[in-house]
Amino acid sequence: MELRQIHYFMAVAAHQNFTRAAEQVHVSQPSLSIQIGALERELGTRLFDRLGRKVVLTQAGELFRVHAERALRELDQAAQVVHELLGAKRGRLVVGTLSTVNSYLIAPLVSRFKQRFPDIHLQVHAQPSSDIVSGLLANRLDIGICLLPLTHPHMTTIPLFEERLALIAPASMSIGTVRTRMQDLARLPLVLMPVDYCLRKMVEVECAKAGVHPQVVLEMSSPEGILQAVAEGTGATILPELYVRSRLPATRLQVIDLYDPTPRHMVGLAYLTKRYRGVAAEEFAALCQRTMRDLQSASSPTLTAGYPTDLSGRTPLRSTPPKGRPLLRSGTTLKVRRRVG
Amino acid sequence: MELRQIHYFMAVAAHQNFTRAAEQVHVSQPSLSIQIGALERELGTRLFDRLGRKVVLTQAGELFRVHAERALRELDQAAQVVHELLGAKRGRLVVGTLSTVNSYLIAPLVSRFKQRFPDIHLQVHAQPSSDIVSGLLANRLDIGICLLPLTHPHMTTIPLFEERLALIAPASMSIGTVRTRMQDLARLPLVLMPVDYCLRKMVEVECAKAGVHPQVVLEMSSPEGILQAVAEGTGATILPELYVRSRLPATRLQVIDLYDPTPRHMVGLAYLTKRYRGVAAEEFAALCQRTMRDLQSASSPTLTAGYPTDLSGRTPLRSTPPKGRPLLRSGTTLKVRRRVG
DNA sequence: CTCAAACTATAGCTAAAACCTATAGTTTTC
DNA sequence: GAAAACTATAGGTTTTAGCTATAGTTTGAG
Repeated sequence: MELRQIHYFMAVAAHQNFTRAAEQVHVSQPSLSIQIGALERELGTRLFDRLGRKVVLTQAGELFRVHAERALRELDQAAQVVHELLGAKRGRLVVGTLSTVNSYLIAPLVSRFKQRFPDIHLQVHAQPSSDIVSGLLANRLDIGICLLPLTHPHMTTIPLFEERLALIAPASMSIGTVRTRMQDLARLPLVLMPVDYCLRKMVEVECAKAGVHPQVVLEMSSPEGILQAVAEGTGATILPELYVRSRLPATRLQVIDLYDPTPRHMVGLAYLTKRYRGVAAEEFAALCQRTMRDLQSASSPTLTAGYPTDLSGRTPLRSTPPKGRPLLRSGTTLKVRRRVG
Repeated sequence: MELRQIHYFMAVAAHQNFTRAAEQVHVSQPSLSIQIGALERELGTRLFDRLGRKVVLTQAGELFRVHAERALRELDQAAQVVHELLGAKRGRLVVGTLSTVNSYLIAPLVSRFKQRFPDIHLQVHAQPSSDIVSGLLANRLDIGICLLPLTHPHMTTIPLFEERLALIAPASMSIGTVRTRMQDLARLPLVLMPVDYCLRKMVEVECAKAGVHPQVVLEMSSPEGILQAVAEGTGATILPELYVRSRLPATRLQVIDLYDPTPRHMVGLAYLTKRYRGVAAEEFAALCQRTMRDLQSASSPTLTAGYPTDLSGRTPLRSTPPKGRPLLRSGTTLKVRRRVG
């Protein structure tokens, strides 16, 4: 059984005439007659009675048609759902993002994305950078917003923006200045993230550069919790400045710049290089970059898309139909192939 | 889109491995790879991610698979219902039969047929011979039991048995003998069927042969009604002897043989020569002939079946797979074609 | 770290399938 | 009775789908 035979069969059933059915599916009448005959031989029964000029379905033909029609409808729907996915008219996008990035970046980003693609089901998971990497590798995530660099051979990364870390102290703590040297941290009780967090590692690295061993009095994994602990006077902390400034109206904290050296890191996008990215992921990445630009008035590199193979490329139009096998018309999965003379 | 591509796709989705999928559908791995690629190009998206040795469905692939699976199931069911029809495991048979034949022939016939083919939906319509012919021509009837000969070029007929007509008189009517000449009918009041009925025409013809003009005092279309009228003394009638004898225990009537000449006619099967007859119709016809044999202990000619084209013929088995294109395995509509050396 | 195994994609060739036009054969309509 | 309408067959051409060989990449074992 071939799909072309099903299409020819449905056309004959509709027209009750081989010649007109052949015209509809764009083949010659003998070609269609041969294919109907082949289908009948394969099934072992006549599907049509040829009574003079009348062509009518046999009982077998009537039974066959019900299922054949349903099958073709399923295949049409299969093509359609794929088409809608391509046009971002359906689908799901799973994004992993840093907890610190989650609050001030994601909200405006999600809002803009949903305005443009209301039919895409967006899931955003706030998690540590290392979990983002493993989530991408395990195909749980489509795209990630995490700390760079990522030295993983199967990942492609796109830098978005540089993020500075700042010292965050309770309002009651007397620092005496809006800028302080990294060396001055030696005397401060600090509330930091756990050791396996990238942010914590980064802080350790910057402190080591300044010859300082941070005095950690409390470890918490949640940035929200860290800020609450600092507000209550448990100690100070070092967190991304942008993250904290987005929360200042709700807390009574001091933001103190650090220097000598100034701790900073790159935040960017990451995805599996060889994994096919749908339209939703590509558009999300593009929107990320534009949103960064808007938030910082700074340009970002354009994300390069896709596989080497151009899946949407079209064969060139031909001026006359070839003598050989024509393709079936699109839309009904039966189409005419034309080629340049 | 081709059915083979759908089958290959489902195999890859199941195995998550091109090589093993190719083995299942009995083609080489490069052949399958090419077909999957062609399907992906036609749809304009990847259906699988090839991640090192892992092959996983993309989101498009997952959506496509749901509908593809349903489509294949519908096509399997299409083939199956046709197969069941061929094995008389399903279907409908519409039989037209003479009213007079209906009572004594149909009941044992239907009983035997239903015993052998319980799944066939049998419809029996008692109607005049001329309606049977037009019903066959209009595809309302599959087969008919009617009076022969039928001089219609598109009909094939099979004689079943010869039926004699007899004079049926009320018990109160003094005939004086168990046999009477056709000429003696001249003086009898007769209850006959309407003029357009074949039986009536036949009676007119036989009377004309004997030079008798029948004195019709009542016309009724129902043989039951005719017998009731005769029983009440309205007159005598001429009906098939077998029909009346099957009813004698319930009526007080005389059956008188007619001779000089003896009126008789042939009852047989009729069907459209060029219309495909399913298994049910063929078996019904064969059963008719065997039932006639049993009722009369007389042999009948065997019904010759079908079209010149042998639709159920099988291609001979081959000893080794050919180098060319293998067929897909049956049962999954994927099969291997083997041919003799 | 290297090599072999496991895997998919491409190249080139061959066989089979599906197409075409021409036309034979039958039926129907004027 | 003839022409038109229709399907089926014949023979040739074009296209497709198969094959084997192998290129290229990734993974796992030693």
